Amino acid sequence: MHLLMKNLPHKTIERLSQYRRALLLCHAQGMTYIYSHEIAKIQHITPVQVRRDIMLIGYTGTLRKGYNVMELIELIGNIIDSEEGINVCVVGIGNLGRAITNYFSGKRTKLSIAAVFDVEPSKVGKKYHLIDCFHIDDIPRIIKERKIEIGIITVPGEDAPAIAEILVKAGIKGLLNYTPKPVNVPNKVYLEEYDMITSLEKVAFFVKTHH
Amino acid sequence: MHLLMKNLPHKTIERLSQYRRALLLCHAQGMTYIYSHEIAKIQHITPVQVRRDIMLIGYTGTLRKGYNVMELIELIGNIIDSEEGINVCVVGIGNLGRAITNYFSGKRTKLSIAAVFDVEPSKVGKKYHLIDCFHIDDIPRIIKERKIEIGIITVPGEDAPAIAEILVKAGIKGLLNYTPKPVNVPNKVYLEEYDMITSLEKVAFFVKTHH
DNA sequence: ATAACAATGTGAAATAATTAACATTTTTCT
DNA sequence: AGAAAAATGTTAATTATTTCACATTGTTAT
Repeated sequence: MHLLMKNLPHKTIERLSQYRRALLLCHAQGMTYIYSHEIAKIQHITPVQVRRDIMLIGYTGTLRKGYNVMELIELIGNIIDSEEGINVCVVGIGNLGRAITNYFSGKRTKLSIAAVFDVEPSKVGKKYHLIDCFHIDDIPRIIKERKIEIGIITVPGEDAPAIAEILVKAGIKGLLNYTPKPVNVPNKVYLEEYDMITSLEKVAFFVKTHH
Repeated sequence: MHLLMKNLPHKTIERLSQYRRALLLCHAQGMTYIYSHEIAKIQHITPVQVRRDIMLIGYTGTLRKGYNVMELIELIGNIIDSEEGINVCVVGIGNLGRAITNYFSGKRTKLSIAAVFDVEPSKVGKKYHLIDCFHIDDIPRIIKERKIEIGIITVPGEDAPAIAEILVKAGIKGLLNYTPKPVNVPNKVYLEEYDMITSLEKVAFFVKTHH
């Protein structure tokens, strides 16, 4: 593991993930080289920031030619992916859970949804995009059996804290909470929370103030 | 409009929205006063940050008693809400679009979903949580008729740029893009992009590096 | 050949966000 | 009454992130 990896800023990690997706598209279109300002344009950021991010991961482009698309894709993969891949589960297979499961079906190789969970008897036992749906009571067993390390919470808000607790007890290492209700996890579990209502209120605020 | 409003940091705006939601729950449970450290606990941040945010909006609590829950809710509302309310539309009523529409149904008063759009003939003309679904070709007309100022894009990624362009031409003022594909908007339109895959990759990275 | 140009790479400055430190004040306890 | 405790409010320090400014170096044009 690179020494570099440890000290990458959070924001850089996010952008690297985005660069990679943009680069994959460029690669599919047959581009072999790309300039920092081209990447920047796609992501609505400055070319300097792109160059700095790339500098931070220790890659170096060719002067006047830019960056080799495929090499950069691979290097970003080396930094942000895990060698062996990571298994993920989705808890709550309502609209949001299905949307996420849908996004992932067959796309990533390094991150794969290994199980989904719900309480509804009508959902348990079914498959969603080829992924088995289990009852929430089976979370501890399935997480161990399938070596799941990350959980995505898409249950109704009021259930989120209880689900988080179950996941943590089952040994989950990272949580992504998409409910509007904050959850508590011990320090060793990496938690990311995102709340759509907050984002919308933020947009509304800036629409209002910048008329 | 407060002078204060103009200079609030983006991060503070996000947190204010979250404070308000937490405070509404506290109010519903009959709390009349709350301490900064209680708010901080709920949101996983430090009490200092809570106090600073509250300071920035010019509210002042009572020493040893904390903040008056109802007053704070109202003040946050004065800052982040618009007097008259803002109308929003959702473009793409797949799983994600439905999840968002669902979240909102009947909850907010100041932000309301005034229309949803899709291309599927089977969806156009139906209602989703009491909201009319129109064809995408009707976007310009409906946006004008219903005074819609913010658009939420939840179509498949490849369609996002085209939809963004349509919305911008129709006079939208703010956009929230939930597809993995970045879109371009003129400077006067406030754009916020959020991509679930990036978030998940970020969680995976930190799970990997902090073992 | 040489000048002009267009790209990368990066130290340093600027900006944004968080945290520390502490003065202040009310309440409670003895 | 006086001391201790517990809370807010705020300046200053720190840390994180972005941007500037420019040195460097291939490439192209004359």
